[in-house]
Amino acid sequence: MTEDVFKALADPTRRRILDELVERDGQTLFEICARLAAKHGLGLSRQAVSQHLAVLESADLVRSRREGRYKFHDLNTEPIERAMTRWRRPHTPESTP
Amino acid sequence: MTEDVFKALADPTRRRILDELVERDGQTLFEICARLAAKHGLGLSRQAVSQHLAVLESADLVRSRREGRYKFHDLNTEPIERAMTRWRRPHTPESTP
DNA sequence: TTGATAGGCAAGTGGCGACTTGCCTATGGT
DNA sequence: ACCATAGGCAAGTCGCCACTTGCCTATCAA
Repeated sequence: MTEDVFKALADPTRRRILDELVERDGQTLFEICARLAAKHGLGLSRQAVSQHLAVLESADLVRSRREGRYKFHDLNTEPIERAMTRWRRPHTPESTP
Repeated sequence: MTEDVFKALADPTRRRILDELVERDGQTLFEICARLAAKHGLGLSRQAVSQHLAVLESADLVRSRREGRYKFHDLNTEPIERAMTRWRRPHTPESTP
């Protein structure tokens, strides 16, 4: 549900992963690990990133497709768009005397 | 920073508080407590809600103004808008063969 | 078949965050 | 002056979450 989206976005490492995927779709687990280490200096274990990806997937922020021994990950921003319209003001005019 | 926004939005109770404030601005701590209990069945202590408001305030999602012994809370959705444009796709065309 | 690569499962640990409890301050009414 | 209301501060508990470690499965190449 939409609740999972907020939980998924709560972690800074997961947000970094989304950053990587928005830049290039279809990355594998190892690719993401390497990029997090190289570009952000994050020395995470492979399992850590794998678990993060699982959280992102269960929130439908990441979709994965398996091909042979590779598993490619794609970003899906649609849940974010939906979740954030929640507090959109009707108009926020200066009509609150 | 924008990091605080995600942390603030991570908790379901805090999101409920924003729900209340988007419906009516300028509520006091006690009002929010009462509404959370009435409309959502949340039996939270006053301190719990106060701490949640502190988190929301430090994320600039809530602004407060003091008047006499009352402290009114106003919603500020602008940080949400800014934080969520982070993963907006350039165009997301169907050009990924 | 062997080895290397890509990934998964499960249990354990440490720290942070949500919530409570008790007490204290300040403003307003009567 | 008194008391009730509105809110703040600080310490303590508890559960969840991020991360690690060790071992296991599957695919491809030689």
